Amino acid sequence: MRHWQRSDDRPPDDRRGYHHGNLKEALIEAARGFIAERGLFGFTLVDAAKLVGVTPAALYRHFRGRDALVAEVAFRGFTQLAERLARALSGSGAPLERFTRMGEAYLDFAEKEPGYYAAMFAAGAAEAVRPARAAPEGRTGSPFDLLVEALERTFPDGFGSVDRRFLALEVWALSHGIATLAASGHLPAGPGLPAKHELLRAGVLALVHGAGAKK
Amino acid sequence: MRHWQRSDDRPPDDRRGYHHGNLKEALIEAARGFIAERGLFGFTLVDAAKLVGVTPAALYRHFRGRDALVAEVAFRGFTQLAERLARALSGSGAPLERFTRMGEAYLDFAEKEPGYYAAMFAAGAAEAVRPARAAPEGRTGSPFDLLVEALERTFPDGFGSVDRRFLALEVWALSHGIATLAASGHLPAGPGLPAKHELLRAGVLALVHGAGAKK
DNA sequence: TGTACATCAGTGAACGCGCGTTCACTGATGTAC
DNA sequence: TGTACATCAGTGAACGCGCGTTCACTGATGTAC
Repeated sequence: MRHWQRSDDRPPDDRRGYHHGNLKEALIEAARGFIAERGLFGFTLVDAAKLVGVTPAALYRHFRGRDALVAEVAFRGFTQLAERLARALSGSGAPLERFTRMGEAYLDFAEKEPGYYAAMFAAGAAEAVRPARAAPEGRTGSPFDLLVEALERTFPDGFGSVDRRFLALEVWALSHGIATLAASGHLPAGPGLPAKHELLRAGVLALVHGAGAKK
Repeated sequence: MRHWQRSDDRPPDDRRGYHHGNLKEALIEAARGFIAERGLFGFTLVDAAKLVGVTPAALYRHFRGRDALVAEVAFRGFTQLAERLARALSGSGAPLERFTRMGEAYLDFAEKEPGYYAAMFAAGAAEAVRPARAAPEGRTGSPFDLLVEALERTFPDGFGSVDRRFLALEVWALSHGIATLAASGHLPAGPGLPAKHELLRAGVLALVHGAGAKK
């Protein structure tokens, strides 16, 4: 995974003198890491700059300010998530199986990339951060659109009178709920209680079946 | 709705001289309001004290500090939510109907009391804030326990081989997902797309049915 | 290939600000006599 | 009923801190000749 682009093969932190060479990417990575560690509001420009080995003022060559950096992290998060969901969906196996794996990919992303996930779904930041920027034609890059598309491919016959978008919202809300309850430490766990993946898989099956899909 | 307790009927802000008379309650209310307006991290002790008409230092007579005040808000939120859910469940109508109304009460609470809800489910604050304090005997006051109980009363016959706690987690996660997506502005809305309540109702029915309840 | 120069990424010092918290104090309140 | 007193809720001034942001600058880089 190389996020930095350089003609030679030196890592982002290996500065050769005055110019950093890859400061923008390095700052985004630092922000992602700090948000993951300390939460969206525990993250600080000063810390990010220090980690990257640069004066805080240098950040303003690449971002308009703190909010812009966070928005960029969120935007990349949406892009990353979209890639991973698409990859899971286009794997092998029966359609329903691939759809279920897509759900697991969602939970994995939220768990393994809490920096991205927190930036993406920060309360109140929706307008600044919503992945509308990615929209090529009509699509927004939102998990919602990806789900609608995935349902279309997985269940081409549809769900009788039930709108696919309705079902997509159900599945997304369930996934997001499981992910955020787990992240905030409120999801009860223990012997006899299901793991996140099991929870989502069973829920998705019930929702899809309840919507009247011919499996 | 009177949160302040006094022998006469004067509101919390009507101070009569040196002593406030109801500072603790007033500060909690102020915190709840500011968190609702500006988010958990936009809230400030100085602002809360100013609103209430008191020096910031006065706060320390009643709370150990900022975190303790926020934790108190969260704790009251769990209590409030538990009351409302219990009230919805013990209304009139068929069991399943009452159970569904409980879900609507949950969504309403999250929407109308964003200050409480944000404090309750703040990322990372789970340990400090989890409603375990309320535990009389074994129960924690968590929505999870209330849901398990509600399912027990609503479907006394159970769900075949499916653990009630499993289903409770599904329903809670779906509710929380809908509530938080809506609160962060990410829930798609528009003509042809379902309102939150409709979404939850249909989802709960599918989950309960999928778990094998004899309706 | 070597030199002059324009570009602009990053420096370093400084800023104003508002935050949470502390401390010795003051004066309103309610109780004991 | 009136007075002395103990209590303790709230005061006000101050603190150290770290934040995001600004500004004139410097020097590394790559290009034109």
